[in-house]
Amino acid sequence: MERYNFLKIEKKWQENKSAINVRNNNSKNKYYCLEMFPYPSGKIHMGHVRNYTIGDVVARYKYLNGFNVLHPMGWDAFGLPAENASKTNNLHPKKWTNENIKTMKKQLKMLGLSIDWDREISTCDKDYYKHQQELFIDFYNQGLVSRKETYVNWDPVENSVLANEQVINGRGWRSNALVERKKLSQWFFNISKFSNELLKDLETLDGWPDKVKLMQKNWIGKSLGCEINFEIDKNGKKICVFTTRPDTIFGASFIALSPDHDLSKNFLNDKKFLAFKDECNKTGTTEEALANADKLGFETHLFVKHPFIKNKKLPIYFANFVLMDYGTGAIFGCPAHDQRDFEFAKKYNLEIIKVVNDGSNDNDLKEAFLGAGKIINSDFLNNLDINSAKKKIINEVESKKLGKSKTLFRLKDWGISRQRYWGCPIPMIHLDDGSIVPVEKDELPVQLPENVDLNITGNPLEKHPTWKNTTQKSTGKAAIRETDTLDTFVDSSWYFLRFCSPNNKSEPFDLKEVKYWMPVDQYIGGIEHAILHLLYSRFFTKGIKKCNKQFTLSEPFKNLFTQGMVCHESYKDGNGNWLYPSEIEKIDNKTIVKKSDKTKVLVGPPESMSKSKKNTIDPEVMIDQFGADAVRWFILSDSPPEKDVQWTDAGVVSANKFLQKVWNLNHLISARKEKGVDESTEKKFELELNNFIFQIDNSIKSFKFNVSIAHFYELHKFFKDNLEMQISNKLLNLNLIKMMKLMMPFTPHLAHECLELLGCKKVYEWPEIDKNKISDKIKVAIQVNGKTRDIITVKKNLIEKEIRKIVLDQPKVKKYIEDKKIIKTIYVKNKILNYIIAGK
RNA sequence: GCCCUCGUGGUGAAAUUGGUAGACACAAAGGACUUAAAAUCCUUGCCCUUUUGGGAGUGCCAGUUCGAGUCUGGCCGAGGGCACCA
Repeated sequence: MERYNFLKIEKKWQENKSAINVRNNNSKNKYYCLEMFPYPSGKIHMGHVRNYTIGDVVARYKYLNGFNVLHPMGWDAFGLPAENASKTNNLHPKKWTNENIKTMKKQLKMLGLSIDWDREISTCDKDYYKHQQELFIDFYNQGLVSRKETYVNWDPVENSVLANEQVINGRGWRSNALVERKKLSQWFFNISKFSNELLKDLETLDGWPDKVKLMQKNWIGKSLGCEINFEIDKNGKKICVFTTRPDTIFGASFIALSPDHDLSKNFLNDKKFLAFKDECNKTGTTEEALANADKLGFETHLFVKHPFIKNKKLPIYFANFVLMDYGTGAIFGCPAHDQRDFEFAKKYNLEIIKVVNDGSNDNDLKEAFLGAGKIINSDFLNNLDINSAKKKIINEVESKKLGKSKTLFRLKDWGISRQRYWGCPIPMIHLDDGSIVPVEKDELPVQLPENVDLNITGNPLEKHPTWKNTTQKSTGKAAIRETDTLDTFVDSSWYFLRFCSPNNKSEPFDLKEVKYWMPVDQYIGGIEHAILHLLYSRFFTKGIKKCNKQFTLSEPFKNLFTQGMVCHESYKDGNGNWLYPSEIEKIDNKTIVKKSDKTKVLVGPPESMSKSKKNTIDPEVMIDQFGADAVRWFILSDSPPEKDVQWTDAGVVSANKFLQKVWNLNHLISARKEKGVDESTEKKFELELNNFIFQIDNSIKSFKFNVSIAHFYELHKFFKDNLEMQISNKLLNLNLIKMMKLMMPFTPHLAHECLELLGCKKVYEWPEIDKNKISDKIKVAIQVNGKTRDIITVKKNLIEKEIRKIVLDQPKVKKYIEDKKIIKTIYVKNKILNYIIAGK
């Protein structure tokens, strides 16, 4: 028997188009299976292998079950690394990107994925971004794009603006540089216009993990409250305040304004105020800074009238903890029931009035009381609970025209301007009269210039000598192009629509195709995109719906699966330098040394693979060494796909061994001599096999691929055990074909090869459970006082009387009951029979 | 600080969703085959017992139940999200 030559066989099936095809135009049912497309950074990594293997199992499984499956792949090809690489290697971003795409495409093909490469798209391709510019203009015309002067998160290393979401703990998500505040005029998508819809429609996403929905819900951050106007006693001007706790209005003891609040204009000549504002800006945005920041205030010596307490005045402060971009940039402070206000009041000796009963008579609070209780010290609100008090006070506020109830969202508009070269140009032009208008659609695409100097600081497009000079087509007026490019998250916010008709020249997508394929039936990707990418894609879908009456889709992704990361141990030498796994050597179970000089190596715990820790494993090396099927097999076998998995060499070795055994099994069966036939043995064999089909099918459906794989190990052993039994070769062959079909989604190369050897004609169909060969027996656990004492195999669906007759004859059970009195029996059909007996 | 998730052998994990805990795999120990190695196969896995067998046992403490890894409450630990959001 030949050893399984995976190199030869995998290549053979990768070149066979029908082996990677999952389209079935005759099918009535469509299935759109999509994995998040990769950034072409150079080579694929194990995270990609896991992501795309999971997707491939789903796509192939659905295809085998008769679906017409769309399983495309593309490239999220714009982005900063290309520019950085071009600086270090003197390679144009386009060239660098396209070379990476070539390499990674070759690698993905080596994995044997069932991808429809005819639909490949790349976001840096002008045929793609042309349509993105069209969509941008559509959005602009619908009022979903705006230009605002705002403070932005400025990344001093990337020389670019970052979205809030790209700032992690006050640092740039890619550069890790401390982010600064800078005022700039920027383009925005008005995602906040959809706050309510984005929140509400989460409820329709039954196929999404609750965790992701919750993260989005918190991100959108809806809060119900009300706006209240306070009158400044000196000049009658109003200060509008937002609060979610209007019920505590009688506990108000001050007003606090953001240092950027309109009223600050009156203090711009006040040196003390300017110093205070400087101090606030300096605090920074880092986590530690915010956590430790003292509450700082600046006393204005102005007062407002309390709207419900005659003759009561509240002092106005500017305070560092009030944000301009949430609510109205102004609050009323109620120290007794808000921790920040409490700290502020303590520092500046302001009144602390308890208005919610905390159950103690102590008036000297140690901290703010945030719990529930009856309202006190509050005139007409007294004795109400918090919620009724809110309702009553809002009514009062509205009827007295002091303000109105208001719902606020934490979600802010999406800043999309980037001062970078390698991105989609924003299709807007600036005219001499100061107006900014869209490029006319027949002028699209606004193409990136090829000759560009990336070795200058600042925006390369702005510094380009000629590119930005243009004319407005319809008027012939001179114009300057917008030199900002779009955030790359825009590129990935609609690519799933483009895949439906990737070659459409005139439109972003063909409506008919979108109607057929969308929504994506199964979307698969990393949890790190739980908020950004998924929220933006949802926004885009709703935005397009608003622009196009015939586009009726509200949500792009019907089912979402977020896979875990791939981890590996890390290694450090004696000098604290990280080492690649290929640089170390295992002497025995305890000693690991550096290959080069045999010095001892420190082993770190398994962590997500990252280049900085060098704990990466190159998928291509693994594929060369063990085969794509073995790599696919192992990455699915060890952990459930939503959890992190630890890559181990031993694991992939054993995967390879097992696949070899499956290969051997095929040959053992084809070389097998007939052992005679026993009808009942054959029947038992078929019953068991049906059971395996059921279990494997079930575990695939519920994304428990590790469990499927466990069943394959059992199934293999099951075949081996039955080789000596009185079962005909014909029956063994028939069922081996079933097993190989079951393996097709996991190890397509091996499965194809074996099915060919077995002479299988109809390869692409999922084995069905033979309903005539389902066992009518079932195992029932027999318990005494809740403890299992025996397990008996009986006919299904026996009634209690029948089963008791059988059980009382069993010696194992008799022993426990003896002459003791049976108080009660509990019988759960096909599961357990439990005797409750007196005494112990 | 607020919100969420998860704690099962030496390790990764199963458990038909309240009914045989530890399937399957890795690692380990012992054994078979072999001149030897590789490859392959088998056995073992906490405590008591020579065995048959029995007992304890799913982070800790309590509760509900005939029966709890699964449900409830409290505690401890790990991970994730948000964070001066009024």
